[in-house]
Amino acid sequence: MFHRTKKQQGIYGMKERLKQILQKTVEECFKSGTLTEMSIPDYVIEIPADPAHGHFASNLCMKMASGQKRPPREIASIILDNLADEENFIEKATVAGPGFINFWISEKEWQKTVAEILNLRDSYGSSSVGRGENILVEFVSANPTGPLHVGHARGAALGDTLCRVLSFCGYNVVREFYINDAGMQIRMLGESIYSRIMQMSDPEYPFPENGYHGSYINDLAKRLADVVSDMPKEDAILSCANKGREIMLLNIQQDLKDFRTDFDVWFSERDLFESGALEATLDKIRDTGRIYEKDGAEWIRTSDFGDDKDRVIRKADGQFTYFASDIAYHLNKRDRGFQRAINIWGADHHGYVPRLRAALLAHGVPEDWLSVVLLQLVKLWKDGNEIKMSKRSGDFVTIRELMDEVGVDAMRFVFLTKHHNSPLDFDIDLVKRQDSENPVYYVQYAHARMCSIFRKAEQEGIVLPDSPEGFLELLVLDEEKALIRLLGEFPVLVREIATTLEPHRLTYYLTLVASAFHRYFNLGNKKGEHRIITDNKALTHARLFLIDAVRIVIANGLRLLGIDAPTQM
RNA sequence: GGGCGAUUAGCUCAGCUGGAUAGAGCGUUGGUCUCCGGAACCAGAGGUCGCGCGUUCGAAUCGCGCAUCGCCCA
Repeated sequence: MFHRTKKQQGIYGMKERLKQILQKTVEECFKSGTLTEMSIPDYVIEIPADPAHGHFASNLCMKMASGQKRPPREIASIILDNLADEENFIEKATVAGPGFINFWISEKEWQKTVAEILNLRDSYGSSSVGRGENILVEFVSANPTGPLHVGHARGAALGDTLCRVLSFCGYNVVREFYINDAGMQIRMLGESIYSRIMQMSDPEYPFPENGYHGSYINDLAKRLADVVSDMPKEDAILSCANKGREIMLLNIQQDLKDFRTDFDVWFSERDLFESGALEATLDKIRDTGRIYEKDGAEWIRTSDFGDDKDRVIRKADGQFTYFASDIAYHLNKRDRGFQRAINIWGADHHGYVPRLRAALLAHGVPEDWLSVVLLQLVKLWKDGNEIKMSKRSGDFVTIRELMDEVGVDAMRFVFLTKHHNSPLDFDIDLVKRQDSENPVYYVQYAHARMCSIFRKAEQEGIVLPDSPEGFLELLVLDEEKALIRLLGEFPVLVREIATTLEPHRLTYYLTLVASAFHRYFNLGNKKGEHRIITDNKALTHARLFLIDAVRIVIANGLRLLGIDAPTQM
């Protein structure tokens, strides 16, 4: 269910409109000969850091300068003299600095933004830019050989939020977890469990060299001891592997569910083997002549497509490599009709990206079909010390322990405060603290505080009119205007996140909105007349409308992050 | 040895397709409460954006080289 694209949608609509006006103005200047005809270069309309530079600024004239062979400021004043703004959308425009044009938009337009938010409510910020395009987002994709840890949690938070944002933007998103359940790790899981079972009666029984040492293996051993007690060794190991895998997968699924991360498809690597899909894919590749034998192994010529060398897909012992199943898996994604695929991988896998792209390219899959988001490591800190983690040694902190200890809201928020390419220090003590040092509470508190104001208004018998019409022009304080400007940015931000795949900008933005609100609210602590609820009825209405809009934007943002927006704390 | 990524305030990090005086949180110094929720707010101090060269009207942002760190591969 997609929302219809609304023409306005905050600043997005304003920028579009400014572009149209500039476009038209320049074309008219070409016609009249006041400017030399040329193709209009790429330029931007941005929000200046300094409010004194207007609501928007454009570098158009600087970009045109070399083509026009005239100084930017001169071009700017020509454009301003001919500005094609019949509807008085622009209130004021000036030439500034080296040749910027600064624009001020009429306050009425900004007030429309608030009315728009109040009208659209939950769907403010949504769009149909995705046009229902099918996108497959694959994330977490852990081996079912143990519980999820912090690294997975970061991937889950990022992937889930990205999916929410993409859906909000009108893409048809499928969320997929690739289960790495073929090959040696599962075998090793079985051997580890079996060994622990044997150790119950014989403490000297050897533990496999590369086995999993985590205490969860002991738990699995206790659960499976009876099941395999009468089996010969090899059968028992296979059984432990299978049952262990099933139990761990259920465990992973429950953890993710509790982390508010849902998946549509659980794609099993084993199915890829057992269904014959892997062989079929390889046959297809063989037909293209891009596979050759060397040293008893089968190689694929990825070096013809940008990889730095060819890769083995089947080893001399007949075993397929991970790369082989990766190729088959991604071609399978393609065959399922997805117009784009996004993978969220740990940064330690970055080496696989070029070869996978090369293999896909060899099958005519264009490079931009697949986007890979590489996620840097999470370092855990507690009591001022780093907790080193290793899955083999069983020495790691699980997502479950963290959820119990610090809560899902705080985890999700903190994971999305940093760029995915930046290593993240996760300080358990800090995230646990329910005070100002914890950024998620700062934003949630703003929401709860606004809800509290509405409760107060209700107690005082204030009833908001159905429409904000006629009230919003009373919002004249700088703090009120700053808030409105910020709220208008939300739809643009959501679109940009969908394009850049950088959801961390959302937490940053929400912190800004919360900060602007708290600042505004605190005005009332100094001066009674600046309070939201005052003796002035019309002004009170205007401010409550504004606060409602702020509340909507924060709630929408938190929802995209999968974080609660509490009405009280 | 080759490749990828990183380097911004004391610490942890933002910085939106190159834009005007580089920001936030924590820490630090000093302030705000007859209060709609102090889980809040305001002000100050703190910077050679690792170093150098280049590209142009303009570089934290783009290119090349160097240094340091992390990861992958051999």
